[in-house]
This record gives sequence, structure tokens and C-alpha cells, in this order.
Amino acid sequence: MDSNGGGAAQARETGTLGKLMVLLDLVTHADAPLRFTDVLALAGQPRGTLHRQLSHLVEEGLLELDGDGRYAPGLRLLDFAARSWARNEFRMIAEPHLADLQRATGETVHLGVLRGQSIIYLDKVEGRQPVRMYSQIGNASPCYCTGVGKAALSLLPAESLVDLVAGLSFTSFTASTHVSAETLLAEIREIADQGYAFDREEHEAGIRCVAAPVWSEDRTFMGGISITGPAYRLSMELLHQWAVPVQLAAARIMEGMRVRLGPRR
Amino acid sequence: MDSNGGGAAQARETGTLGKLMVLLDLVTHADAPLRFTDVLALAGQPRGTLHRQLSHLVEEGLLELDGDGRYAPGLRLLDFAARSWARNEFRMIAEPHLADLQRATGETVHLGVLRGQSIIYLDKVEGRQPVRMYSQIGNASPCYCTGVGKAALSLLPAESLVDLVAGLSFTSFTASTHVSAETLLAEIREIADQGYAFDREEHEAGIRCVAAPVWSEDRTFMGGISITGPAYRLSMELLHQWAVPVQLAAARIMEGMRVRLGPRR
DNA sequence: ATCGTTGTTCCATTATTTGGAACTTAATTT
DNA sequence: AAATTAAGTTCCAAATAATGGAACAACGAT
Repeated sequence: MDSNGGGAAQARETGTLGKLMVLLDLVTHADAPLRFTDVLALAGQPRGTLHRQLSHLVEEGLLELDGDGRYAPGLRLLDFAARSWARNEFRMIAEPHLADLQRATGETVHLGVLRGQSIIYLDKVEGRQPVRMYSQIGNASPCYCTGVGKAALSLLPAESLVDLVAGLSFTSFTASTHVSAETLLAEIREIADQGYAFDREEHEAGIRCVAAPVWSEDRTFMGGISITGPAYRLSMELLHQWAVPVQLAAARIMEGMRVRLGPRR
Repeated sequence: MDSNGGGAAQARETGTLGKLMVLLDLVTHADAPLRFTDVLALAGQPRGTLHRQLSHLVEEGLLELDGDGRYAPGLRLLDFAARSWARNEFRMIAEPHLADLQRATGETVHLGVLRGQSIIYLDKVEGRQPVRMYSQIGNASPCYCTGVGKAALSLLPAESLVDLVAGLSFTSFTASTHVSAETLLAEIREIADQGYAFDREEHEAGIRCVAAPVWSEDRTFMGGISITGPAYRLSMELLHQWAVPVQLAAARIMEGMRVRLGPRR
């Protein structure tokens, strides 16, 4: 009765809200707007119930219902997100250091934090114009195959790390993607020792990165910063050289957090 | 018993979700993270109830609770928003036309749609580099003092317009901001006739714009595009000249929508 | 026009939320 | 350091909202 096909649906302890969030997830993760019947099949709930739930989500602007009766993510989500992003202190403090790092290397720089099993990107600084805002910002990527993700994992205490990794379901994005908890844990240990992480085309073929962990003192933010670029331009040798500047930038961000947030706490 | 001090809280017909969204609104609209007691005062609910509600929101990632016991908007909202934005067809279709308009004028171009009483900005194309992603995108601005907003209002059928305007509470951002339903309605009628709208420093002192309405056939999207810039550079004479290219771009976007969405429907 | 499909409404049953009060923990004062 | 106050958390009977089966309406296709 509780067989989840491939989705990451979990029983949550958040009552009515939890059920609605599962629905919201379902619709926002779809590739295209879903009709009522599609959602019905995916959610596996009685029609009456589902209908009311969707109505409520639409009325609150979290979902939108177009003229053809198809459900899509609502635009009110943008308003919430804009506020969340604009007010995020971690991001504000990191911003100038990301820009410095971008200028020093000429490559794209990311800032991301761990939330659940995902890395959520908070900022992105690109060399040239084509900053397609939201292009990467806000995106949730797996933690086990991104530089920032593995850097973040290296910050976790042993027990939490094992628990988190145990809950992962590995998707093999490329030939280099980790597909077992063992190899991943081994690399995380190594990363914890050396203080920086690589992504050797594990998430996307032809894309490499070097990342360093960043965290706030209260452990509210555990994430990292990375320099990303095409493999033909970023040799592993070059990435090794960049490990130092990335770690330096990370250190400056953490110092900034300490100065800014320390006194108040 | 239902006396709302100054907030925009409304009784909604969305049951438990509605109550939680009011809370989410409350926290995301605050200027700084709120402590439990602060929320308690603002929400005016029993402690036990509020505690559980906040816990649920935090557990779902819609709010975050930092080490000092302060509630802030959650980062999961970014993930939702990124998907909502990335998949929005209206925005995708408009994108190239916004870029054209930006190149033709050299000034900043916006795309926004009406949601409730607000304009939500879906895209922004700036001349120079400083595209601070999310800077404007996702922001909700009042409909009665922005070019895009007034353009959008001019699309509403008479009855809906009156209803909507009746529900507005006018904030006087500058000396030119509309503060009465009468003058606003008069200008909206004028805009409906001529097909374009101005913002004469009504939202922000020193900032002007010219906007044209854009809508989808099924009326799911009613909004507009605008050219915005500093008053010293954008004379009212220049803005009058730009009314034509803005309307042209708007027409091309609507044609694009027709071609893209028409066949399927 | 008719049938099958899709979407909507209704209402007794069931499960969740509610809110007062008791309780624990942290901060402040004497 | 002990006492006092404030802040946050847990508990549970009563009130409220969610549930889901079935009947109903709207639409499309043959």
C-alpha cells in the first residue's frame, strides 16, 4: 500500500501540510503541466480529496490552473523565493568573495547549501553576460555528485553522514557518478582530510569543478563554493592549483559570517 | 473578533493551508527574522497552536529556524520558484522580445503579470552587467503605481476592475502616487483607450517608465512589459516616442503565444 | 444523439487541528 | 548562587477540518 514507484515521497510528520507539499512537489517536478487525471494517477488518492487539495493550492497561488485544466507551479512561489533570497545573510556576505574568485579565475563560481539530501544554489557569478537569472540559482542538485555537495557532506558528523548517505538513491548521471555508499563515504573522508572536493564530470559530462566547504557557526548553513567549467579548459592539474584560492575565499566568507553574526548571538 | 490591525490578512477559504500561508506571509514579509514571541504577537494565536504550525512549516523547509530561535523564509522556496520560473511559457516566449527592446532603447526592460493585487516580475533585461539575479525578478509590486501594473489593470473587464480597485489600500510612495480609486480608474480608462501606460515617478522618485499590456488568450496571464529608467534620461517626450516600440514588442509576444499555444488547445 | 471520459459536488464518517494549562528550559535579577 | 521572570515546549479533551465513496454535471468522441 505504500509502494512508491520511483518518486522520493516519504511519510512526513507534518499532517495536512505534508500531504499538500507532496502534491506541490509532484506538480513542480513534472516536466509539463499535468491534467487532473494525471495528478490523480500519480498521487493515488480519492478524486474528491484530490480535487479539494488542488483547489486549495490554486487558491493560495502555489499552483496555477490554466485554461486547458492543466496544473503548473504558481507564480506566488516567486514572491516568496525573492524574499527568501534577498534576505539571506549567508548569501549577502559571500557575494563579494564569489565575485573576487570569479575575477581571479575567469570561470563560473557557485555558492550552495545543503538542505535535506540536496544542494540548493544560492548564487552564481559568471564571467560573461549570459547570466540567465534563476538559471542555476534556486536549483536543487544531488549532494553526492556535485563539488559543493561533497564538500558539504564532509562537514557532517560521522553519524549524520552515514544516516544521510543511507537514505540516498544514486542516479548514474555519467560514467563517473558515485553509485554506492561505500565509494562515496571513502571520498568524503578524503575530502574532510584535505579540505576541498572535486567534481570529475560526475553530474554532467564535460563539466568539472573544485569546491571548498563553508559553514556558519551555528551549523544552520553547511555548504560550499565552487569554481566550475568545461573539462577541456579545466585540467585536473589546474583544479588542484585552484584548491588554495577556493579555500581562501571560503575562509573569508566564514570570517565575514563570524564578524557579522557573532556579536549579536 | 476579526479586527485586523494593519496587516493584509484575509479570511481565506482554504482551511488549514490558508492559516499556514498567512503565517508564511507574515514571516517572509518581515524585515528581519522573527522570534517565536514576535510571531505570537503578530499572529495572535494560542501558543500551542502556533508552535505546531511553525514546526510543520520548518519541517517542510518553507521556514527556517536559526540557532537563535529566529524564524526566516526557507530555502526550499527557492527550489520551487526556480522550477516555476524555468517552466513558465509566457516568460520563455517573451524573452527574445524583451532583449530586442532592451537593445533598441538601451534601457531596462521588465515583464510582469498580475496576480491578485500585485504585479509579479517574471523577467528583467538590463543593459549592463549588473544583473543581480532575483534583484527584481519574483518581486511583487503594487499594481496601482507601476507601469506594468496599470497596463495590466487596463485589460480587466469593468466589473473585475472596480472590484479589485475597491480592495486596494493606497500607499503614497511618492508625491505622484495615486491615492484614490477615482483618479486611478480615470487613468486606467485612458490607458485602455490609448494602449499604453506611464509611470511618472509614482512608485519610486526619479524613476519613470512606459509600459504596454500583454495577455494570453485564455486570460491566464494579464500583465505587461515596460521600459524603465531614470527621469533625467527618460523625458516624457522620449517615453511617448517609445510607446510604439513597446506596443510592437507586446504584439509580437502575444503572436508568439498564439503560435506556440494555439495549436494544442 | 449516445457513450465513455473527465471533472465537480455532496455529506456522514474519520482524523486532525485547536487552545488552555501544565511543564521545562533559558535568561535576568537580587 | 538562588530566586524570579520570561521564553519555549508538551499534553489532551473538545471543536473543526479532511476524507472518500457515490451521485452528479460537463465535455469529447464516435
